[in-house]
Amino acid sequence: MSTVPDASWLAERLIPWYREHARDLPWRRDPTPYRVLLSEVMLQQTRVDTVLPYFERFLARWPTLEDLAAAPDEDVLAAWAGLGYYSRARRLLATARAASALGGLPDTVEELRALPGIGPYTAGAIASIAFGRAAPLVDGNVERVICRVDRRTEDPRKEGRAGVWARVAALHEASEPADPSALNQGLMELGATLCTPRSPSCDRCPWTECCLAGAEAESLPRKERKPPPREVRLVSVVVRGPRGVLLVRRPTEGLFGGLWEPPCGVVSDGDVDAWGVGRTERAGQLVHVLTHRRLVVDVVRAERLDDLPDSWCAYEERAWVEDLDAIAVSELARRIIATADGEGTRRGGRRR
DNA sequence: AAGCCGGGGAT
DNA sequence: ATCCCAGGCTT
Repeated sequence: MSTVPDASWLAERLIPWYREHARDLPWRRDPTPYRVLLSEVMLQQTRVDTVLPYFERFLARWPTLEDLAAAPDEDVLAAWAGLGYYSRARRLLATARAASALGGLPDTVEELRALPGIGPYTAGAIASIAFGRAAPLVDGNVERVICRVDRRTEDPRKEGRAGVWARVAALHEASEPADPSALNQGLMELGATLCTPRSPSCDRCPWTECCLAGAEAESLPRKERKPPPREVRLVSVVVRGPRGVLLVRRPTEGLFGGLWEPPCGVVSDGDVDAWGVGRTERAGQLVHVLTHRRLVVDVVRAERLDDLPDSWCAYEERAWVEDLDAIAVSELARRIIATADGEGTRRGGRRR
């Protein structure tokens, strides 16, 4: 039975490595509580390169926690458009408002966890990075790094979860001199830049001499395979008028919650011509893949829109929109509109 | 414990 | 095609 690598050795190797190799990221230059909160929420399930422009845009528009707390929901959701997981935008606002009412973000994991929108990861991130507290933190990168260095074979999302958190906590306890921010960010940086899911760069890793995974690194961590997304067939009706395109607002909860889009419904009984839309013309089809669903959308141009089938989403508001950047519009909705405009179905139509 | 929630880059 | 990313909330 082999023992796991020594915690103090790991910490003492990782922290200097991080200080030398840390990428120069905007939220690292001045890690105030607000900047850390903003970056961490944006980075949930989202890559650094995707977040960068959003982070700068948010910070320019709402420079302080209080500014964000005072912002209308609509403005924040519109600024979030394209980042995905839109409930994050509402949670971020809830966090900002609750923290602002307290006079600022608290500096302990317990108090942070009590705020809406702050889970175990984000609480650890703010406590360690913004306040220098020795709080553990586990994200996808840390899971991978820890499972490999210890050769842990349990699923880190299930039975192995507690062990990974305990191991990171042990690293903090063993780290001397302590630098909780560098330790946590070093774990994540290692996972993001060297200890990658495939083709890890073990030759450059500060832990390579003691890593128990060795040549098996690529097979760790062992996670359960997720089922392929379920296919959903939709039809979307794009109506152009003198004041722009007709958009409707989705319910606050659920998929694309609170966002605007051309009326879009699950195909049930076929012909849209039956539903008070005037002359229609099929513009094309696009496929939009999400984590849990594969959306196949038939895009139809129509002359007007008198009413909607009851089977469609319960839309409450309508608006004629000319500037898609001024309102909360998903990438899917942009692609639908682009398809109706004859721009094909390629991605990447967003530019600000 | 399991399901839900976007979008995109890397391989 | 497949994986998975600086996760949290609801049921």
